[in-house]
Amino acid sequence: MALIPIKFNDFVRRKITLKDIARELEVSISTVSKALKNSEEIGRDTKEKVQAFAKLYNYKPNNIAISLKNKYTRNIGVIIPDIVHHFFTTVFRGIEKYANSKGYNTIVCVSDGSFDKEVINMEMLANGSIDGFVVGLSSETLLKRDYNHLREVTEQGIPLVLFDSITDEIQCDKVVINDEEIAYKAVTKMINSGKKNIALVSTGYFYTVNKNRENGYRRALTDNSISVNENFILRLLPEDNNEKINTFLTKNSQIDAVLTVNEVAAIHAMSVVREKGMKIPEDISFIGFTDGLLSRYAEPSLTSIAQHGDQMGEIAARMLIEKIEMENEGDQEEIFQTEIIEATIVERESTKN
Amino acid sequence: MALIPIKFNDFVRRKITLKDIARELEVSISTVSKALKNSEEIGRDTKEKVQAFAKLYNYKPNNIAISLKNKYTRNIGVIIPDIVHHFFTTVFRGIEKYANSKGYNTIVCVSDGSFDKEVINMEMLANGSIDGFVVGLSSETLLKRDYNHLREVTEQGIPLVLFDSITDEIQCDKVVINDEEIAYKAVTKMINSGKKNIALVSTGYFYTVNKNRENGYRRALTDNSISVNENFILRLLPEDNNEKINTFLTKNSQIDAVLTVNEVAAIHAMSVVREKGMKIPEDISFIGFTDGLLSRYAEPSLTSIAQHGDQMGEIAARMLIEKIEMENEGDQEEIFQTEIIEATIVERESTKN
DNA sequence: TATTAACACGAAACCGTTTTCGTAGTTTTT
DNA sequence: AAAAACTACGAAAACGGTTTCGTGTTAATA
Repeated sequence: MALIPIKFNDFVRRKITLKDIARELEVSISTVSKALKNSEEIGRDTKEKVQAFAKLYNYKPNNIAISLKNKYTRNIGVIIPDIVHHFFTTVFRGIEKYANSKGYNTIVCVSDGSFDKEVINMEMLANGSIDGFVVGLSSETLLKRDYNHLREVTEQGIPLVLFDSITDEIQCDKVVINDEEIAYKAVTKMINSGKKNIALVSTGYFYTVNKNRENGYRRALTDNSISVNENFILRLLPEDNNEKINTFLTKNSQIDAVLTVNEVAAIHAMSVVREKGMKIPEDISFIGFTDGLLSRYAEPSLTSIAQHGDQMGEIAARMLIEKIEMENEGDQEEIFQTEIIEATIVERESTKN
Repeated sequence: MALIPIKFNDFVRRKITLKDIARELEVSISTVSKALKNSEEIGRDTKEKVQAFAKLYNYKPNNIAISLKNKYTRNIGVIIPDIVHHFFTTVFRGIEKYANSKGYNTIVCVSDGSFDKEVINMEMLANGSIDGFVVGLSSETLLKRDYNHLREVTEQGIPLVLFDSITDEIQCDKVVINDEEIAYKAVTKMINSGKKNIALVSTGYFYTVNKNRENGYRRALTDNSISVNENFILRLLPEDNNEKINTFLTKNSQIDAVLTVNEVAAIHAMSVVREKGMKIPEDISFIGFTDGLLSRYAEPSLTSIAQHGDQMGEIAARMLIEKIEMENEGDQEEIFQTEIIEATIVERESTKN
């Protein structure tokens, strides 16, 4: 008892360990560990003594040591192409929120659209730092169709959930929205309001979501006996500026409705047609994917397709954590699911019925 | 050599460890460890053998074990109030980018404006998971002025960098923008273009940034011999909707220029005055803090104050990592700095000279 | 009173590394 | 030929926990 607790007096700046407590209280480390866990093995007095001491010195177990011992980290790795992006941030918020509620932390790496960064980041994290991944694939990865890094991860037994733009080549849990269906609905809605010359402004076709959206667009037209005019489909490349939209709309002045796969294109397109003196939505109506701030505050406000990123993130996190926590209990056959989030159309001024 | 490598054949799904290599190659763990580090201690043959084997089986050291041993994690903890928020995401992007380039990963926790979450998250991470913190304080924390969690962290010797809204009560590195000066400049700019009745639309005064901005606003007016009209200052609370802006502008119809501390307020205010038939910027001009998508795509586009979140994040990360990596080398006296980022005014249609 | 069971605790292994130190065996020096 | 110096490696401690198993002491049972 009368030992000199050097470590405690002068320098507070060190976390106290089990060993410290054991030394001060002249018991063994195992006793301290058990006492703090309220183990039945330890006597009342000792437990109280240890617990009081621990509280006094604000003992908190070292996460790293626990991770090493227990083989899990309670960290999940999130790889996304971009963080300054409404949809991805909402997905991330969903992930973080759910994960946090389950006692998990999220380690985020931004791939910045680069395949290499995606690979490097995943490799970094796969070496023990995380218990599982939620990944939004980068455009470059989708373009290259090189999924070996994903395969390696799953082969190591690390659970993986893919969201948004996915690939069939990897067997894992996935969560997507009903892109085709919602695009179909959006186009149908425009048709029902009397529009006939409906354009689609899209981006990289390697994004599976864009492929699906285009399918929905096409199907809606043909289902309504409108033949698809390929000239009415614009595919923007990352290097394109908005100028392309300009010429696209000028060349095809018959267009009376536009579906875009993102907000910015829609906003820009709206400003282009307004300059031409066209009325929105009377002369031309707009629907854009992603229900962000822009849609809400644009003039006129933009009818948009809410992708419910929060929900997507939450579900991705739930699926992942379920897999993580299932891992321990027996090797039942792995079953992978693909959850589909129902997107919804948020009606605003840029369309009317 | 002819041992049966059970672990390797049937079940690939486990990361290989030093011990595994040692067993297979019939050398000691220390030899393997050293060989992989290309230590001079180990003979050529052995090194080659070990390295070849390691490459073959794709050996990667376990991060957790290294962290435990070396007392650093190469993780930095980022605590922010909100992630679906342009400014914070840009700051985060700056942090992540710099950290990543230095081999660090970022663990993000969203406090969601809640003091409790901020505290809990920091406590979670402070137990060995991270080497340092970058924190954007939540509004609740600033309101309560309770900074014990920050104090505890710094007392434990964990480096901390605060950004944006800071407090004087904690001694640590900080990075802010020149809020007062840029607000001064913005208001001055409006005065120079002939405006006399300049309003300020702000939010919680507990945000030090808002305090500074208001000071700049006041100083600019008085320096130009315009007396401050307290009625021209509107302070929005989180629970307020945009309606308040409506009545504010209606009541004070003399207002011919508005500075807002965020985009949304400016955008909304612009739509209000446009409905009244006022011309922007002739009848009333606008400048808003935060140079996000809204400013760029609004009609008319909004002159805005770019806070350079990326730069802020990068500098915060740099300061933090410097502190982290300094920790080891001798206990020189701690010197804390406050870096000031120069905000800039991005001129658009909502103002004119 | 001898036997057994319950209680309260400690020793030690383990997680996967790093790193210090010790030491056979060989080579160089004197 | 003896001493000194390398060379190439292994044993073991350490990081901070968890957990299994063993054991001395006491209390209950026969």
